[in-house]
Amino acid sequence: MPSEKSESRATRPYHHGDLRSALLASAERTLREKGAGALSLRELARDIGVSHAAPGRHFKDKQALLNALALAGYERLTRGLTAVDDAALPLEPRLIAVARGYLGFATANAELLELMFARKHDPDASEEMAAAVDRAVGTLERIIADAQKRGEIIEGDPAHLTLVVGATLQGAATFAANDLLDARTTLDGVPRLVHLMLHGLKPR
Amino acid sequence: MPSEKSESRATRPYHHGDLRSALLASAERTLREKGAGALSLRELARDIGVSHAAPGRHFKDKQALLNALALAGYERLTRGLTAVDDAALPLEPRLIAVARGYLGFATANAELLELMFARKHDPDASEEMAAAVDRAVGTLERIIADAQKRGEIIEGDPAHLTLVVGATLQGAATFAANDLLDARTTLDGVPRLVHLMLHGLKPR
DNA sequence: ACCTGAACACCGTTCAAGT
DNA sequence: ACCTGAACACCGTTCAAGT
Repeated sequence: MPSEKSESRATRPYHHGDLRSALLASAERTLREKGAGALSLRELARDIGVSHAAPGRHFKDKQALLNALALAGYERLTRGLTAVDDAALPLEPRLIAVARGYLGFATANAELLELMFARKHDPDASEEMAAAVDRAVGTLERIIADAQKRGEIIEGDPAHLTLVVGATLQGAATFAANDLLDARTTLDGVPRLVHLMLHGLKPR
Repeated sequence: MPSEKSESRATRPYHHGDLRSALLASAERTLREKGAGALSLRELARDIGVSHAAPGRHFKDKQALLNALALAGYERLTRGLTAVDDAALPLEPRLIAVARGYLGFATANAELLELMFARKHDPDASEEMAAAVDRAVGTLERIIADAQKRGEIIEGDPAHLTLVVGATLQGAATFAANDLLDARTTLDGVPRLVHLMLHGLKPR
């Protein structure tokens, strides 16, 4: 029976290799399984098999670890959105695709999303973070700008329109992540949601 | 010079009177001033002048305190929304008023709002909580239903339309509470936001 | 009924010291 | 460079005992 916890053979044990990555990976697993509140540096260190002070070499703070987690989340989200975005599509299906992408991410990473949005301007990592947010929002803004160029949506500051569309998606994501909506209902509702954003609530 | 901390005269000192209310009041102040992360039962007890074990008599858990705080938040929000809602108004100004109400609450109580939405189905207080959420959402649903009766907005499940409108407001609130938008910009943008929800992004 | 004091099992963070 | 061990100042929660 091979050891489950130590695996101190062959691939070189943990504690030499790359503690930073190991911490992030373990933290993300804990986040997903037991929630943000249950995340402790000491327990992370225990699971990995290093001393409780070791994480301090790689993250000055618990907050620094959380920031790194959130940052990685934004990067994964942005990659997912750009992968799913197809500029050749007409506006409505194009929006449906990225909305589905975002809401899929939100339901599959509820705890992480909370972390990503639980940031109060930390003067430290807030620069990187703001850039990461901008990249994610950029996907949406490009779609809006493209559609405006083609006359598919009304004129006006694209940043403002992006904010409105983004807010709607963010709100739906919050509802879904907090079980006000279940994942299926949320994803199934995306086409109607997008249609309403485009056509409004007033009768045509 | 009167004592600032003890005021153990006249109105009866803290520790006899109503510790539960005192804890909630102090907790809300801490929440507003230093954030949810900085909230400690022991510090609360210290500030009020009771032993660190005393809070345990009134809240079985730290989470129970947070739940009570969130519940009070929903009640205040609902009162604020119903106070600001005027059924005699036409749809658009009526929606603008309650949207302003909600976003005003969100910017003025950012930390509390996070608490109110940071709930993962706690089988305990989740019943009361769900009811409180329903009351808040009810304000919006009534507006939607009224407007449908008057033919001011399209037909369809009012619960679904409410969800869409609610999501947009919730997303905007999240942006505002996390300084992606400042309070002024948010409130000033409400009429445009509502107009977009009603008329959609497509050119008319 | 309500509160206290002590105790238990945890935390995050720091810092000398080890390799 | 990276990690350890001990130490410090905190936590939340429980429980006998006090009033």
